[in-house]
Amino acid sequence: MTTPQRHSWKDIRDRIHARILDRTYRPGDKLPHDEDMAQTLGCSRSTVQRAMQDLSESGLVERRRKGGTHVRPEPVARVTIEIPIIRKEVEDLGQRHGYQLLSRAALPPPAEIATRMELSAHVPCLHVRALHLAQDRPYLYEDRWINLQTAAEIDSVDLCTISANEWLVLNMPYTRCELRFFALAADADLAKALHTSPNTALFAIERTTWIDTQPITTVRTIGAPGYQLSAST
Amino acid sequence: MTTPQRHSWKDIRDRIHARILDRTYRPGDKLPHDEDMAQTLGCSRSTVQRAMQDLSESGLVERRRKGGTHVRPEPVARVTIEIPIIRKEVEDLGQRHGYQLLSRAALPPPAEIATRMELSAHVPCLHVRALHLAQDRPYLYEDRWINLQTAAEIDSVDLCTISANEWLVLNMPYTRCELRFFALAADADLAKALHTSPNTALFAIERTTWIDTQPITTVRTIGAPGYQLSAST
DNA sequence: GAGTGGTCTAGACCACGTC
DNA sequence: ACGTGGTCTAGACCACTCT
Repeated sequence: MTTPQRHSWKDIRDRIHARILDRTYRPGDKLPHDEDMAQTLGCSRSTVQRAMQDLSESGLVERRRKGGTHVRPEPVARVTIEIPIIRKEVEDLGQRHGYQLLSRAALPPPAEIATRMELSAHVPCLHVRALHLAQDRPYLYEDRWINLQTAAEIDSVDLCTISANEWLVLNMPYTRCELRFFALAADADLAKALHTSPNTALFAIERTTWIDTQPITTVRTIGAPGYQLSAST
Repeated sequence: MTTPQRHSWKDIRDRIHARILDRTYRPGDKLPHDEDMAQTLGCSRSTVQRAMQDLSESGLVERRRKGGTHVRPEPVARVTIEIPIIRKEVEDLGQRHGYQLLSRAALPPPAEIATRMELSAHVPCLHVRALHLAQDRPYLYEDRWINLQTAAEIDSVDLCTISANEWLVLNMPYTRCELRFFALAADADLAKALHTSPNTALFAIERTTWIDTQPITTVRTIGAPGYQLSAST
């Protein structure tokens, strides 16, 4: 039994949303300005503002000073994806998380990695490969490069005990993050690690993080067959 | 030359963020309540509230009435992905968009599709397969089911002229959307359509939309080799 | 019960961008 | 230049939820 809350900003938002759905305001149309809206709907301007903020964030409406508020002519779907630490992702599925360190080596980054991190190729890095398990079965393969100038402390961490993923998330907060999602075919190594056959289609996520302008780490995670990412609005 | 704006909510947010980064407030710690924070930082409580709203939305902090504000002990990465209409996606890459209708048939939905749409299997649907092109080369394959009870009008639309994607986005606003991202191997048909070889690893997105509780459409889009999705914070 | 965040109001001023 | 949205303030009350 949720009370409708006749004049809350959510109610105001929904009433404006409804007018867009029912074509009172059509794609491209200009909406009344906030003050008029407030008077029409019987609330204060701040409430309209809060409602509009939400509509604007969800991509339904576009606001510009002096230009006014318009219904977006070509709506975009905006979805927020949450990427938790991998142990938690597995445990939230009700499964037992396991972890194996496959390799660990201090190396200069190859050109591709340096480019991805926007980093000079002469900076010392740590290269780590690891496998995450769910119920003792391969779940996610992780190929990571860590900038030792930014995250020097990790050099003395025992990465057999705690995954680089988890250590970094807890100890290296970031201010910028870039993501790419794509598909790739398993090569021999990957197939062996994930207990599948070469050439299997796999889902990959590449994530690079910075603190201010300093690169911290770049990682490519590759899910075992069947792995998928979900989101909803 | 941007003025720092010493007491704007963004400034307040950044100052709190900085305290989290520099470990004044550590993961799991409780932050002072808003009123104290406001007094300490020399602004009004509403400004702190606005700053906290932002920190909370971006997953850095967790707020609960009576419980107070805590630094999230296991931070999640939150990223917003924008999915525009496909024509626009191609045009924004500076390429020419093309489109081919491959098939169109009114059919009852197979069980898998009915489940995905949370729909009874006896509702009439329209099944549409199409190919989007960029610079005359295959870009994205689209396999779509449309609920004819909800979107009856589309039955009389010429889908050779306008893509179902575009017509639906412009004419059928939705209130709920679910997405799945995963990888799959090309079968013979798909390989032919996308001018690639069978078994190639491809990136797929499944999207289902509803208006209130009524399903509108479910679509699986499959990108040509090399297709990827990007996002950043 | 009481502490904390969530929201609403009214009014003022500011910043941006279109006209 | 000026119209519009963006923000700040101060104060009040409400709604959760922990104890």
